[in-house]
Amino acid sequence: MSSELYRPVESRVSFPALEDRVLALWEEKDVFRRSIEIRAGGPEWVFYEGPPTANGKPGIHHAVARSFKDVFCRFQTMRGHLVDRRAGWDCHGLPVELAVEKELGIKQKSEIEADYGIEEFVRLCRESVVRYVDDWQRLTSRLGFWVDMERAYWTMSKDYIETVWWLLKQIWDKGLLEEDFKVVPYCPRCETSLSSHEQHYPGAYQTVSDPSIFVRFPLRDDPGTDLLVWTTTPWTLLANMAAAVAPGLSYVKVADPVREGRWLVLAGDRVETLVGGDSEVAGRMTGADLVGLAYTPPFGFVASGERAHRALPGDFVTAEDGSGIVHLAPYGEADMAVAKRERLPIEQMIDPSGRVVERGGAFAGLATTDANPRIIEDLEARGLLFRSEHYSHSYPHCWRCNTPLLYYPRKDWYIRTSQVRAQLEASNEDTNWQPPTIKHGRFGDWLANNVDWSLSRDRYWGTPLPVWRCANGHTTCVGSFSELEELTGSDLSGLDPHRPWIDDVAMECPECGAEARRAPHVIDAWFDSGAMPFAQWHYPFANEELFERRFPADFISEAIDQTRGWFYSLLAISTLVRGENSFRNCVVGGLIVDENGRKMSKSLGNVIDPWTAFDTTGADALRWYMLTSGSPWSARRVSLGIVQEALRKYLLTLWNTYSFWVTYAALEAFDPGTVDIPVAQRPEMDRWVLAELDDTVRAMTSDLDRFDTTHSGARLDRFVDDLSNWYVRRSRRRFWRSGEDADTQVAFLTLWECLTTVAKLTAPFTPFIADEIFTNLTGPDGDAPDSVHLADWPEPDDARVDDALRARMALVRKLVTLGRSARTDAKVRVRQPLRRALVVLPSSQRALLEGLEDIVAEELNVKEVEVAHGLEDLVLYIVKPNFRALGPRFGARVKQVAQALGRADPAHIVGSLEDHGTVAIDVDGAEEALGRDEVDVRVSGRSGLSFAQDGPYGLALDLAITPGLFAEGIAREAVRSVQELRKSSGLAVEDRIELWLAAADEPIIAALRDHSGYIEAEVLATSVHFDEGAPSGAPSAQVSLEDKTLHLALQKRS
RNA sequence: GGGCCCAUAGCUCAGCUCGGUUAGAGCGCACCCCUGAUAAGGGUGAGGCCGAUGGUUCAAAUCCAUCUGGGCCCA
Repeated sequence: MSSELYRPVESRVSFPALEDRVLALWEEKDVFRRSIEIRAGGPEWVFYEGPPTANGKPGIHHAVARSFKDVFCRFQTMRGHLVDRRAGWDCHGLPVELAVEKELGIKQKSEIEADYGIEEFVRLCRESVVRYVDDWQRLTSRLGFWVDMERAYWTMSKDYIETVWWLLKQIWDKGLLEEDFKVVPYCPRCETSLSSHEQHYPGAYQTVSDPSIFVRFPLRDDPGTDLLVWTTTPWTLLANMAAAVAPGLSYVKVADPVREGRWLVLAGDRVETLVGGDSEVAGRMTGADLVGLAYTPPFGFVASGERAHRALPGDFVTAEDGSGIVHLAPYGEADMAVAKRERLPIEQMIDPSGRVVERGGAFAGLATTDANPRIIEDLEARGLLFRSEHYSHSYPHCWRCNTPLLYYPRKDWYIRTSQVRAQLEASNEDTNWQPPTIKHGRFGDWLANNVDWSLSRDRYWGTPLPVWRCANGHTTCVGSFSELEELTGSDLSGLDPHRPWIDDVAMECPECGAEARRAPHVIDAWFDSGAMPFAQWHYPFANEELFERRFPADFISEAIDQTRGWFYSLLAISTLVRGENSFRNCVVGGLIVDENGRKMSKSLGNVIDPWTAFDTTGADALRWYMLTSGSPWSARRVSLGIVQEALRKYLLTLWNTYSFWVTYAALEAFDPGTVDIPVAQRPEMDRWVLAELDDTVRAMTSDLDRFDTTHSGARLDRFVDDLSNWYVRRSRRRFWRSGEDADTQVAFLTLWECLTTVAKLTAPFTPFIADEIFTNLTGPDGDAPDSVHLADWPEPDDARVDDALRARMALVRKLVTLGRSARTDAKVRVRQPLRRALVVLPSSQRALLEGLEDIVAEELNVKEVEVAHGLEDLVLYIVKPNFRALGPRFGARVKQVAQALGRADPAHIVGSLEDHGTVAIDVDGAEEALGRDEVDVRVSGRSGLSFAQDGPYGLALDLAITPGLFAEGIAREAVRSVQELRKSSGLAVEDRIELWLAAADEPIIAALRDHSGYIEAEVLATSVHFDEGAPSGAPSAQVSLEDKTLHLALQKRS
């Protein structure tokens, strides 16, 4: 009868299997596409997907980040917005090249061109990207993150690259794209410079031990005297250009404590540390006096000429450490500034792989770190080494290959972002950050200290820098493929714009006609990803109108590590090109740490594979935990156990409630479409749960509008708990009666409304279970959408608001809690009925309880609930000042008021408050009238009574058990035992039985006989046999009742 | 060295915006109860100097300062 209306619901559900079924249905019914399609014409809510770098398998932290993206997109879709979200894949960049290098076993960059050739290498890079994108697609789909992967943008596509060129041309035309000579952080292994954000990538700074040496530089014109020079990079001495001193600092000439008869020049403040305080001083001078003095350099690789190897002024020199005299070589930013100013000779003594060049004599071919000890030995042997030690400091490493970086002089291409800093900061002002502290904290600081964006990379797999240059130094920036065709005069429609093919495209220099070739660089892949608002649409070459409609984004979300990555590149590019930021709201996720609070990383081996979670708890459980526990931006601890807990607590409670409804609705063939009962005509319990439901809808809507999943999730969790553990538990019996019963119909309808609404509310969080529940419950309704994700977000019904009822029910539940507590104290089990419960509560709240006494009575299994009068016999009163109310009124006198209250008779105070609403007390001679709100009344039971209290509420149980009550208790015990036997015998809930009861104890049998009608009805028995032998083989059990034994047996009636 | 974030029960986290004298929830633990939806549920208990110190205030987990520890970012 029933199976046509609803799919049967297994009570032992496997969520992973359920999710797989739902995924298949989404696919089959094309639900994602339709969820967008039905919102066509609605207001757009724009989401930009930050493209993950497809260079490795996604981890659980990626699953988390994607959950946050998904939940708000789904929510806004249900709210009626068109949220057309495209996936994207970040294809270019060093990470991809490194992955390929690793596969090939390449150790040095030079092997790429020598052994494989750029064409083959780039082909492998492309293959690698495609392979990992496949992993990402599987994760994305299994997680239930709805993003259009069929129309994904790929940053390596020809269209995408053309837009990137166009953007660069815009920046070029503003004069902000330039080549410059700079000292850059450089990885000798990857043989490329790093951008400033790469340099400071998480984990890049590590503590290392480096040499710290003091070297003698003999003065040319004062043969017995040496400048004492400090450096922590001995290898840079090979290229020594000069020595810097602080002009305003005082220096001294002291006796060299090691080499007798010689003198050392160093900063006065350093004498004590380096040579000892009692050294003989031969002279004092300022740094300015030293400027211009020539010295003999430690090595002869750099010609001295007119200018080099002299003491020069440097404002960066201090006497805080070192010797107050700093050696200068081209491997430092400050050094280079001096070199440019003083036109010093720059000799490159280190080749691009970080080794000493051929000319380096005995050191040639050594890596910088290997050269250090050899240089120190050499200096020692020549008597130039004054002191050598080691010191530990934090030093940046290549974030990909972990090689210590060099500061290396190079010519590179820069975007002059530092010139538009004010505009970048203005863009940031228009942006809403979640959490808000990011805005003027981490991100704002970064903008305030903005440095030029180092754009070019000496690598292979990336968007090629669209700059052509001729032998005369003229440069041309190309902003589109058609422009390139015009300039070259050839048809390039078949061209792959990547290296190496683009490198072969030459043009006549528009200025001088000489051959111009492309600068060989590719660009920073962060520029690619930051270009996505434009490039995903191939703007401005296509989709102009679409782009305008979808710029800027309403919402983006990534983890905190993107501050200097994607967040910055998005803001910088759109500010440079459009003068505004490309995102309005940004939800910043925290780091994912393991259960010990350690960052998850492959090297620590504590990474959780998201598929482990998918296969054990399912994606819904993972999503629910991540979205609702704690703030998104605080570090989240993740373990499988903790996700399991989320599953039990929330998903199973919801599932059980749903399963309950379907089980009975199927039995009764209940169809919600055929019943329409106005809320006003439903019982209070129903009106209460609907009022709670609407309150939940309101709270969640406003929370999610503010990007808050924590509080909205907590509210939903509480509602589901209320629904299951109060509404359903209290209403269970209503569902068992015949379907003809009007009250049963109401119960089915109310719970159906709650469950379908909860399905909608939970849909953005846990899309799988939501759809399973929704589609089954709305199955009979031909007009309902065939997926919850096509439904509208619920609207609260103002007619159902009933805060008074909510307050009344809260009071009832409090009293029930107290009653249970009292029973526990009295050690009287709940199945034993009791005569009455006496309730104590403030007189102002007595009216609240009216009409709901039956609930309390039934829940506590007492015959009646009375509000107690003449309470002095029952309780002791305790009165306390309500400081919140009294504080503002009395200020500093509040302490005297409190003391006066403490001295007064509590019973008198309560009496006066109850009767008159106020009470007069004597405060240090002055009479003050206190109102009800100003006194906090609590009750406490007198000893010897079964009494429970909480604040002003109390409940006492009448423990006298009459023979009648005893018999009832016995009957209830018997019923429970039979029910257990039915269950353990595998009977269906609707099966009828024949029942046999036997006991040696006469009062027990009598009690059972007295209540045989009740027992029959409860256990669906067609007949009960007392003290008769049951057929052999019938399920049977013996239970202990009041220390006596009850035998029971039953047989299913066919 | 600078900036930001965090610190509340054994564990995971609320509460702090807007101060109120009794700091909550879940899990775990102990004991008990309930069960004709439930791998559930309920009750009771143990378990907190709300990281430390100082300040403001009649009153501080909450506001302010300093410090300690942890994390992240930067130099």
